[in-house]
Amino acid sequence: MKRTSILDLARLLSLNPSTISRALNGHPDISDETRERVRTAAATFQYRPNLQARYFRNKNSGLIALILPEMNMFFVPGLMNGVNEALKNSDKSVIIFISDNDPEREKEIIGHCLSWMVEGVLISLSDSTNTLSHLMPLKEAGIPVLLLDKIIESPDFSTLSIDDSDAARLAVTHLTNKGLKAILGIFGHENLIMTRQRMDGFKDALHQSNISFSGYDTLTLNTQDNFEQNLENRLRSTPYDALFVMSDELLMLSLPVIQKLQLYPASLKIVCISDGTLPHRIYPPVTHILHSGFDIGKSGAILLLEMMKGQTITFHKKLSVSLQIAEPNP
Amino acid sequence: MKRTSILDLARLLSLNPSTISRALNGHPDISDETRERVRTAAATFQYRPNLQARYFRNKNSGLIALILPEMNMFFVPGLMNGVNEALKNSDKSVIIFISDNDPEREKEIIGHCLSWMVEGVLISLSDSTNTLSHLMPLKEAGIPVLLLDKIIESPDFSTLSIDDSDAARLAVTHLTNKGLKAILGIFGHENLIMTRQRMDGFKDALHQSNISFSGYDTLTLNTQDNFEQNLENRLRSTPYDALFVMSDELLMLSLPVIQKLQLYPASLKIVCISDGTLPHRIYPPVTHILHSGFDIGKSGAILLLEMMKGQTITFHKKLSVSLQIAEPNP
DNA sequence: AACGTTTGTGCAATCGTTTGTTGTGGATAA
DNA sequence: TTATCCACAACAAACGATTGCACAAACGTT
Repeated sequence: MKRTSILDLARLLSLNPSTISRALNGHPDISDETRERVRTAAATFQYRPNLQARYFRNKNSGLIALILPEMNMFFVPGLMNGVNEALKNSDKSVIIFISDNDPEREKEIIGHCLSWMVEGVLISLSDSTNTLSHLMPLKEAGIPVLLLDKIIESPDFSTLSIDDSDAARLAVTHLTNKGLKAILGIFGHENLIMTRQRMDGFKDALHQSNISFSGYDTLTLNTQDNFEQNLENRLRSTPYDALFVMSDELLMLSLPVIQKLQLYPASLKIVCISDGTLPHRIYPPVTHILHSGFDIGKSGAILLLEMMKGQTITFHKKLSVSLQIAEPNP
Repeated sequence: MKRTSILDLARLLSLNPSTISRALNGHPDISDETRERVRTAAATFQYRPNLQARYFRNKNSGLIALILPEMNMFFVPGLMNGVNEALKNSDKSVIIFISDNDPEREKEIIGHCLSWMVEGVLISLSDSTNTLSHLMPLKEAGIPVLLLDKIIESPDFSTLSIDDSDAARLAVTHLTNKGLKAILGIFGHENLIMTRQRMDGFKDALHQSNISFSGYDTLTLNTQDNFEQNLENRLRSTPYDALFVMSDELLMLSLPVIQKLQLYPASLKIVCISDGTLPHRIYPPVTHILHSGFDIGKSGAILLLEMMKGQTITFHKKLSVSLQIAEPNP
């Protein structure tokens, strides 16, 4: 029942374990004949390297940690696909942790990463994390860290994200350019930096068009209690021209209300920031700023692999965003 | 820059490494005084156990492999949340693999699991996998395997899923009970066992109600080419009363067509098999058979932990499904 | 006072793999 | 012939943590 080890093969072939190891790893010191003997023996006895032993000896782990605040339907699956795509031809495996948006848990997870000697960390911060101090042990251990999407900029850690305020500005400007003025902005939790930045872009775009911004023109999801009801009340009481929706999740939440009131597309335009899936599942398709989890995941993993090779300096990279217009030209 | 090891602590406190190890692990042989000395030293020097070394020595890994055919928006995120929920108070970590629906890749992944000495495997099969022979090495190595959702029943491996044909039958019967007769069934890839079983349930329900089943009353997604157009043509040419949709993905794909033709809810009823998210984001909500990724993930992980403890016999467990009625009573 | 028991710690081996160094026989060059 | 070099393989140590066993000191028992 015991699995065959290098030692077993060595005994079998009357060779030294070191020779087996080198033969299997294609070391040039080994003669072609021996290498073949070893390879066939390994194959017939179904030898499998013990990665625990190997990585232990080599002081690494072949693991990349992916730390996420939560699972959701849109961004995260795309992100994971992207990471998977970038890593599938490497010899790295992904060990996944979900912080459940709990900074304490996030800190614990960092500890696990250290104990596991992960070779790199991709992390999207939990909503209420407002400092990067808990990541310092990783830096001290020389483990590359790349913050993805939900980030805090700091001189200590590299980040990859989109320009959130720019994305929002672009989206809202598309509405104001069409002469729409009564615009309701729908946003997520206010403690999220991403929310504040997108709100900045929103306000900025309104300001550019000399549209006065009042607190009444936004709806935030701070209290989970009754978003749908709130939205319905708001839409019933105010004749909005258009909706700016900050994320796919919020668009998803808004959908039944919009359908119920039958506002879209006739009397209510919509733009959102999205990975593009949901907008195309609405008829007619919804104009959106493309924010692809796949792209961030793939680019992020590739960047991380780079960081794992050389000594990279800290960077803050913004993936460029683009407006995906889905309406016929006016 | 070298991290502190048990040996370092031993030197520091003039103790033997074994004593440090025992103190840290709460072994009763160690005096309270020594234990405290060791603990404070470990804390001040930020000692972190080297899991590679520990697991290597203990011949295990603390890892549970989660093998998925693909990432999607509905089932998989829920599944992962469930797994995470069940595992968060254990000391196991999740190492994730995506087979991209490629049986060859699936086989490779099994090899990785063996090399990693994972302690258990949760696997949802790739669509075109039609045998379990590639899992045998796991069984031979004594590694518990639990097939989730996309399964093949066999005496060799345990499974956890729902009764697919039953779920479909339940859903469709709900339609026929209301006197609806012209029912279009929308299905996924035909080579999936799950599809065939749900189709069986579909046909069965029609047969029970003496509704003749013809090939024209189903639409399958075998060719990715133009599902939406096909669906639109079908709905335009035939006055269907109702739609049975096999999965959330398919409902999502069908959505723009249904909206475009403005059939729902007035002239077209819908039932589907779903995790419940999407049906509640449609107005009015869609009646569905609840098929929760979260439940399967959580139950699956709990079952796997059990299997990892004792010697469990092979089982085929079906999570019970229930009809979630979303319409007002007639 | 001699012995047994308990309590707390040290010793040493072990897990499987890798790698720097050393050794050996044969071929080549001087 | 003898010195030199090369190709190949063996030797041995190392990674960090765990654990069966040995052992010493302190105590209680007759």
